[in-house]
Amino acid sequence: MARPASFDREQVLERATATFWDHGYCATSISQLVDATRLQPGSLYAAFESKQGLFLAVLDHYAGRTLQRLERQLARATDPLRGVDAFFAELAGQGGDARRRGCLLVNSALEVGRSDPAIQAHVSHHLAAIEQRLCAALERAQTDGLLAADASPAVLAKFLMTTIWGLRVLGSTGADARTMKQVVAQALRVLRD
Amino acid sequence: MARPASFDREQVLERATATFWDHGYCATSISQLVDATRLQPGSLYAAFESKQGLFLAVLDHYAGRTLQRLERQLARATDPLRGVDAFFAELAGQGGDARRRGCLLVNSALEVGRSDPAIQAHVSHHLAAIEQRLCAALERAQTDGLLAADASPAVLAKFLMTTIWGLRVLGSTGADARTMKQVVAQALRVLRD
DNA sequence: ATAATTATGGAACGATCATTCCACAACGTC
DNA sequence: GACGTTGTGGAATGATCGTTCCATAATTAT
Repeated sequence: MARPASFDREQVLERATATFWDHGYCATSISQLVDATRLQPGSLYAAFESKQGLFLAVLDHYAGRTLQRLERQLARATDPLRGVDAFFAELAGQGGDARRRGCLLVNSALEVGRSDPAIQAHVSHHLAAIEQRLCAALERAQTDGLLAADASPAVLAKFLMTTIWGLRVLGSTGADARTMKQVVAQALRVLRD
Repeated sequence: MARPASFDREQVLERATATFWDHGYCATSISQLVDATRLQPGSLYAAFESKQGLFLAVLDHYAGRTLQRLERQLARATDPLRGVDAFFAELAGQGGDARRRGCLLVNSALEVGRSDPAIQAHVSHHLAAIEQRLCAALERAQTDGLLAADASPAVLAKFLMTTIWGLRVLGSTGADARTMKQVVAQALRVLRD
């Protein structure tokens, strides 16, 4: 009944993600997004409504992948605690640019979260999903006797989230993988004794 | 020999700090700074050269206060470990806006650190100073037998910095003081056992 | 007092911002 | 093949950005 869109939404989001991730929300201009996505302003606005709309779509896309990574590590591991270990090892071990860009969710929360309620809401929602998944893994570990009976999975999950955020900042200050692994080792001691 | 400046540099920096801290570097416009500092563009540029120059001065001013807070807690405490405790307690305990704004250094590192070398350099320098002070306290604690002999003060200091950063993010996601104290308690266990 | 020097206030600058608009092209339906 | 609909490319919009400039005010040294 009408002309179909000629671009691949997934690919556009991928490229927009990279651009926002590199420069931050404010410092990314529409013309940069036009260059990166190879869509003209008209098409961009038709598909995503506004710069903010595109950014929200980018956040959702990004968060989906992050949660998948966590799920994969938990599914692969022989027990939940080892799964958490593996997730953190991946976080600490990723190289160069991926490390230095930090986490798009965290960056966005700090840059515009407090002044843009919509962005704030999306970020909070996605971070909460990750925390809940961690908490569930810790509860499972406790049931299996891997975690001290008097420990609080909820508090520990919050602590792990805090560590993740700290690691993201650590990474973007230029720390190398070795340093990050040492820090992870310290943090994860809390789960063990 | 000439007309003296009629504004109080300290007060101008204070007001500019609040503005940048509230909105971030990019999202703060010169006209907002003019309103906040009650200085006209001409005077602002005469005194600080550029928006970036003003921001660098703000970073230095801010970092100085943070380091002073740490020094004060360490000086007041009966031993270095209690000093670190007190510093973290202060971090976790601060209320409302102060908590939700996060740390200006961290915010700036994530927002523009990777694309602005000058800002990056200032932030890194200030963060390193805090880390060094923490490390020195931990070394002192180890000498006094308060810290396990096989612990690494340098690694622990890095871990504490990571925790600080994580706490700043935690705070800006809207966590309350009670939650933050629980997280701090988990983190500081690493120093004890 | 007068001259020399510097801060002040505010207008003005070109550049770039996010967004809108429109003529045209491309496709599905009949 | 013609019609109706929707996406596309790109120019144009008004607003706001960081910065500069200049006439005037204010102060000190002579």
